[in-house]
Amino acid sequence: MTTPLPNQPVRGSDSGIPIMAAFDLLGRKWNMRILWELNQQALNFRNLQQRCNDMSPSVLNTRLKQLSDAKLLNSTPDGYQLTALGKSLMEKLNPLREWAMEWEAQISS
Amino acid sequence: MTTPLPNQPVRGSDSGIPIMAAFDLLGRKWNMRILWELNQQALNFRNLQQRCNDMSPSVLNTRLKQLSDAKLLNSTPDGYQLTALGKSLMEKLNPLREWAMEWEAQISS
DNA sequence: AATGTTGCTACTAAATAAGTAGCGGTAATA
DNA sequence: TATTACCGCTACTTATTTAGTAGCAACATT
Repeated sequence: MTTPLPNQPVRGSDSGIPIMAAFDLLGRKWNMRILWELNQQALNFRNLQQRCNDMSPSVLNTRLKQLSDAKLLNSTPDGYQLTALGKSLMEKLNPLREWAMEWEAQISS
Repeated sequence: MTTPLPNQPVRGSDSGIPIMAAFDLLGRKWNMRILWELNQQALNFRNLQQRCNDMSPSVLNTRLKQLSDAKLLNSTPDGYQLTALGKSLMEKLNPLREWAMEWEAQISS
């Protein structure tokens, strides 16, 4: 699997539009969850795995590589942690979190 | 496949956190693209398929069902179109689009 | 020297997506 | 009427992605 990056054609689109690449990357199973967990605190491989419902190490490993390629996280002596870019992404997602709650309200009614 | 909805466990997470469900749904291949295209204009099945790089009808069909279940779009005599909820989602994604452009700049440098 | 923890690889199995053919319906056209 | 064309799809096979399990090699601790 190639890592979805914003300057190249993307799964589900050859438009190369950056947000499409973002959604391709973020939508890949576990990627959001990993960023979410690392936004709380740096974690080493096995702790991160535990927090992510004991996801399989093979998948975790490929995800970590993709997210590193995308410069959203990196590996440090303290464990994996978000880059500035990764942190800024998590901030931008706040409006989406609000939307999701509204969505929940409408779905369950 | 079950449709990811915000009030139930989610692919990649059993937290039930709405935003996780949102990302699970939106991240599924083609879903973002479909919403994107329908945000521009209502389209019938075959036109939508064409716009989405001639994606396979089987996948398109399952996507349309999921997105309908999620109340983000519905089928009308004029073709498929976004619900108010779907439109509001697209608006909330604007900050993310900006982020993605910044991301692109950093990746390609 | 034995035991435990680390990050990870190698492998198989299951789930999801892609791709292709074409059906049964409606509608306009000859 | 019969032909042609478009419509939303379904049925099917193949390819790609994700899940799951076992365990290795490196380092630390006891």
